[in-house]
Amino acid sequence: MTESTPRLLLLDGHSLAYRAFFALPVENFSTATGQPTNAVFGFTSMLINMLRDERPTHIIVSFDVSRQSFRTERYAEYKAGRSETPAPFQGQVSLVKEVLDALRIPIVEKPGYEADDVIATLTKQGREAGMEVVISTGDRDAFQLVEEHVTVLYPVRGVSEVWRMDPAAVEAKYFVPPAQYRDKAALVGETSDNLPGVPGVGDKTAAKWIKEYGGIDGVVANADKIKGKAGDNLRAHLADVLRNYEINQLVCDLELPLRPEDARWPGWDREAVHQVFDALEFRVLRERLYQYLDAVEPEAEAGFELDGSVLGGGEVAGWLESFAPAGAALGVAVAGRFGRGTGELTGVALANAEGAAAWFDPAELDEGDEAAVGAWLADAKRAKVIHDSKPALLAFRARGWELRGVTRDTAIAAYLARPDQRTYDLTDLALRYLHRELRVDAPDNGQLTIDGLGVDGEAVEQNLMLRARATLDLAGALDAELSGAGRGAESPSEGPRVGTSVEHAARLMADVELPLVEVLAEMERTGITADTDYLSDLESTFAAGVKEAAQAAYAVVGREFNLGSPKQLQEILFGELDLPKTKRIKSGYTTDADALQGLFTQTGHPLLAHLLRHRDVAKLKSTVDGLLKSVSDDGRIHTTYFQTVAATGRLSSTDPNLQNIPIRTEEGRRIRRAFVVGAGFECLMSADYSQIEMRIMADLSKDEALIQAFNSGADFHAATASSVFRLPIEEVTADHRRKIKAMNYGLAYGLSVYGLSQQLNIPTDEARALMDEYFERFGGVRDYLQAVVAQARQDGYTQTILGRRRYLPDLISDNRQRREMAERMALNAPIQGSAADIIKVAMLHVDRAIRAEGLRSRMLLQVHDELVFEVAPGEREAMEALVRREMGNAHPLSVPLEVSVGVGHDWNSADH
DNA sequence: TGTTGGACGTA
DNA sequence: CGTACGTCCAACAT
Repeated sequence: MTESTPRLLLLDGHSLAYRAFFALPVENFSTATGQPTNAVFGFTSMLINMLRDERPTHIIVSFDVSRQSFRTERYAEYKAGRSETPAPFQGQVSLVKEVLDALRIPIVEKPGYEADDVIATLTKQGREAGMEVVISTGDRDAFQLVEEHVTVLYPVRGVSEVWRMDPAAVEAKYFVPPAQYRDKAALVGETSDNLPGVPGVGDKTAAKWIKEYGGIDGVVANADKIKGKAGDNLRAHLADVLRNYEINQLVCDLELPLRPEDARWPGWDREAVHQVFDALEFRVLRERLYQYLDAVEPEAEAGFELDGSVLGGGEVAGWLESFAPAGAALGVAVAGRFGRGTGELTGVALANAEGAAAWFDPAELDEGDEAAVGAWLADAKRAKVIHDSKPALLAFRARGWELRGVTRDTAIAAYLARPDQRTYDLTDLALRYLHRELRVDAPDNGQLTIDGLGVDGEAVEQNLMLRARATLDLAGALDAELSGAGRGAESPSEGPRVGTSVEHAARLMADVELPLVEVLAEMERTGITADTDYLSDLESTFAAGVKEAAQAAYAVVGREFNLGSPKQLQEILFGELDLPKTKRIKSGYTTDADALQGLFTQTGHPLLAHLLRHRDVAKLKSTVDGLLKSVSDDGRIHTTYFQTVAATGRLSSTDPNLQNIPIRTEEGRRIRRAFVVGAGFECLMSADYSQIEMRIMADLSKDEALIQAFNSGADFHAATASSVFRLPIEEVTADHRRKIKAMNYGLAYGLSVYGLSQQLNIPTDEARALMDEYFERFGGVRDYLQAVVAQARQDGYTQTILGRRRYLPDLISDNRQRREMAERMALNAPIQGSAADIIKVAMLHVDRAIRAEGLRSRMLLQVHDELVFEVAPGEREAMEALVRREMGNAHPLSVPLEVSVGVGHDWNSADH
């Protein structure tokens, strides 16, 4: 069979819709008017997957006309015992038919027969017409139709997974070839059809008999020869077997109104699809449909055409003159080593839209080049497009060049379009958005080989020029993606696609993320002073603590072992010492701190205290070790911030991570004392938002009681506790406050009753009562949280106050665990993400204000809701006022954004 | 030498 | 059976 062989897709509409009905929870799938849509949704989803994966040229869907068929006439018990069709399923079959109509997929039915008989007939006709046949049905009888060019897709586990049953798969699963599937089924029986088989005979026994006697006739004829209990049972049920064999045969010679050849799929009726999907409120599916079916799919074999030159000293200025005219953006790519607030360049490549490209080594420029490159880079009016601009910016800066006029960062653009991906590799993005491979097409002059290797073997140089060129093209594609071009509502002929139409994204890019690159670069370049002597002392102290705890643990056990090995620990705790089992994990039973603490409370075993102590102090030691290793020659620690990692919009910090420096325990806080004010500065200043996430929750939910709690001026957790427990605030105890604090924090994470009970160490009944009472008082919060998930399920994404989106396709997963996980993400993303939006805006405003006021103080760190500054002499008051003002006004909410500020010689004292 | 899982630090 | 991260280490795979 070749590419051009017609492919016939045959579906059992009723059976697939019924599967979908049970796979998807009906409460999540209904329209505003209350019409359940889970079956039609699941069916459509499966259909789209099959259109995508099977690429059929011809399609027919068959339905049962009624429950009555020639089989029920012959055997009244056939399919008896099936419960009544559930009410929410009724009516959905006609909706499925409407969807099929809009997709211009024909339906064939035959009174007195089942859908599978129609499919069997069409399969035979399709094969006779030389077609490849793909069948999808939830009825296993169809396996008898499988042969070399006939495959059955059998749905398993919901609506997203199918078994692809070809002859080998049938044989592997049932031990008989498809032609003998009927024989096997007759012997084994089919519970779902109410066709009992021979008791005690399963697939293996049946296959053995069939193999031995050649088929059902042989088995029946030789029934006397079969020994044992199974043989007795066979002889006792021969009539059933013969009846099953008769009934499970599919009829393949029906007279039908449509022949496979006449069912060529003309593509869907776009207007009709819009109407039907609108009525069904299928936004996500419509986008998927367009993405998979409408997307032009060149799967491009093409690479890039490039006229690249490797420039030597003295040639760069001229190239810029010729190929970088004012007003035209160039793609820029850099190679070198980056990190810790600086970078070393080994190569720079530039490319323009016409395909001209250049590579140069910044170390080999003459004076003229040096000036020309510096001027071009620093000119904000000469646009540059870069993939991941911060390292480039820092490396240029280290080389003495300012980089201005970065109008696009394609890594950030791709992140805004789809914020939860592992990487934003340029090669992958070029393939996805440009349908091009990151390689050079050999030009006519034969200067390049297909490897992109230049005549002098200049692979590295060619590759970098290629990246510059690809970046430039990618920027265009992502612009379209982010500016909302081709939205369904505005231009019905186009239709939305997944990841498109983020009108806020363009502003988020221009007003927040791109300007933030420069602020972050400056923070990284500045770094924060570390007191290395102090760190070394701390290291020794913690090392001694580790040793002490280890010795104590060894003494209890009676020998040495690896305390850091969860495996050895498990053996000792649950094997040798036979302590009670903890929560199961993949590798046995957990030994995490919570569990060890629980065991200690239960048993008081002294080893547990030593283990916990060892864990604590070993973690602290490793943090200190890491910090010591990352102090640069200037005595400062320069972390690297990632702007495209956290799916919610937060920053992340690495090498070292300065966003997880201990604070909760007194011992941990000692590490914060190692971060000190640098020479020539007066103090460190820490400014953090108090309860920013709860304030956002109050704003988004508009819950009057919550807003009131913030406006009361009292301690927030105490104020909410006073509401929940219906006590005057003076009578709220520490325990009341603790419980409600846990509740307050847990809300935005999708905390469950069980989770709350675990955290507070209280029975689930009490946790449930607590939650109920909380929502009784803060009903707006409950309504908001429910609405946010429902909206996300409708739209396929969540959104922050600045329009940052997060796509959550799993909200409609048929897998409960995945779905519920996505629901918690949907709860959390707008809140965590809006907080991230706000502090990003605050950072930009603070930075701008510092310049505007001509201050020398500088921003050093960001820890999600906290900013750390180094304050220049005499600027403390001005800085405090500035920071309070800019952070507090970063974004208007219906409650005040409160900022608390502290100063001190080190980060710990500034934090108070 | 690279990857995975457990554990644990922060917001 | 609570979201978002990064790092360390042991264990396992290659």
